[in-house]
Amino acid sequence: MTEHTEEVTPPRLENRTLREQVCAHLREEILSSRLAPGTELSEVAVAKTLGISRGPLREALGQLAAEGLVTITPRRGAVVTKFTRQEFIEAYQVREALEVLAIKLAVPRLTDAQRSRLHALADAMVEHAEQGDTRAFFESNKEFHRLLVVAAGNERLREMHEQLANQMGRLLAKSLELRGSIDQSVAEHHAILEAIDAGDARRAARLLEEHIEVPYRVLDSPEADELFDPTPETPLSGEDK
Amino acid sequence: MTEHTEEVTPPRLENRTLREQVCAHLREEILSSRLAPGTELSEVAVAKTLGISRGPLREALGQLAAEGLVTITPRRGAVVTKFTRQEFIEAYQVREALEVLAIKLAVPRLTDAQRSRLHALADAMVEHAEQGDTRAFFESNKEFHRLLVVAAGNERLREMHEQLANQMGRLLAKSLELRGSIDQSVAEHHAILEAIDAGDARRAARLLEEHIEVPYRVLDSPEADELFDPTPETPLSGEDK
DNA sequence: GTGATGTCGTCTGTTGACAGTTAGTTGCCA
DNA sequence: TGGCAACTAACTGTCAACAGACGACATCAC
Repeated sequence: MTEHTEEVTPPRLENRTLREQVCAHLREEILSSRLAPGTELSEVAVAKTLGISRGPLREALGQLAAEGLVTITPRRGAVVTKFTRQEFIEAYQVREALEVLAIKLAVPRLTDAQRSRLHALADAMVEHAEQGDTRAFFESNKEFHRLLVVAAGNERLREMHEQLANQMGRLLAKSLELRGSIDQSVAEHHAILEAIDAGDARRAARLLEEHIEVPYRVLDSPEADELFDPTPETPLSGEDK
Repeated sequence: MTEHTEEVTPPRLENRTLREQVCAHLREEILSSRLAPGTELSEVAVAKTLGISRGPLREALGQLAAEGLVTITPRRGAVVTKFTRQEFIEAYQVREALEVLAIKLAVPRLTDAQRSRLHALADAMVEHAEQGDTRAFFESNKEFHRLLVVAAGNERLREMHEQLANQMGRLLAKSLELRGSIDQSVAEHHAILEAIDAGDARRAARLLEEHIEVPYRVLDSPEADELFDPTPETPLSGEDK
């Protein structure tokens, strides 16, 4: 409960270290899809572009690699992470488990303000769905789930969930357009909300579990091909070079 | 478990980057408790000790910070992470959620070899418990849970669980000695195994959930005081400087 | 004597340059 | 003409040095 709404976060006027600034900048670039998955990040090129040295940039790339946003291959450089379908499914499963934990922890702790905000977000999702605004629908949906995680009051859980949501978000943002069953999603959210209002954490968790389920349909759609790595699942022995 | 005997794992003979070597070294030092929580890691001092420059060391520290093993305060340096009780509980809750997911995924996938290994580990736990060898008991217990996570076949899940287990492991290793109810733990493991053998993933998950439960008793014991950060929970409003 | 203020030392943050390796390309030979 | 090999170029990994910031101590004023 350190940050309620929007605190005056600034630690101290632009006293942030260069690594942090660069890290935040690149993170924003990646999450906004201005840097597409697979984009090569040459150290000298990026450093020159940002007008800094390679040192802080390397550290920033290291941190982003730890967050899973970039993939660093020793001696080969860094690229914006490109998931394989398998990796995406794995991340989705973990995210589901974290959200199930979150809703269990959150239900007994929810304040009236948080509960009404959940209702507002669910209503917004309905509206955006009717208007066919997939972008806005996606944002409300994301915020709905994020709020549940925040309400759980587990900072560690929040961080891990944020990382997963970030990594998958930029893919989901596009794949959502391929998804037809938005109406179903809306109904599911309302069902979850009912369980929350009733204070039934177990039922809410079960509904959420069913709600999240990996959207395999999206993964198999041909439009999603370019979003994923060509799955190098070729365990053919005898390829040591 | 990266170095068994002499695996071919190393990309190429000592071709590992300095950052990786230093990172692995420090990680081992921390996990083995040779570097106690709270130990300050001066860049110049550590660099001189290891006979390397500060550059790779800084990157290694950054990675360890991402793994949660060290805590870096800008302009203040790095220290071996010291959890507060609250942070420990939070990590425990997340670990529980991950293991519940793991057992659900693992049960339908378990090979005969894996199942027999689980039985062997459970038997070893019984033996170690009878002999009062808490150290060996702890190792078998850790391996039991780790194997379940590996068997889940979700690499992402395995990594996140490994991080959590590492962070909490060095504390649990000591706190286990304070724990009296080892017998109960043994019984719980066998109950879980029964459900696994029966192929009942849901029941196994429920048993595991009850089994893990945060050992608040340990956290409240006075002997554990030195292991934790003095919990700076001082939400006294009116401290804006 | 207590408080604030200025100075000093040590550490981190950052920079630029050097060295090693990798990948791509060109040339040569079969 | 195809394949192998050496060469070249560009990049990353590493190092040592510079500059700025923070904390501690001493000094000074009240």
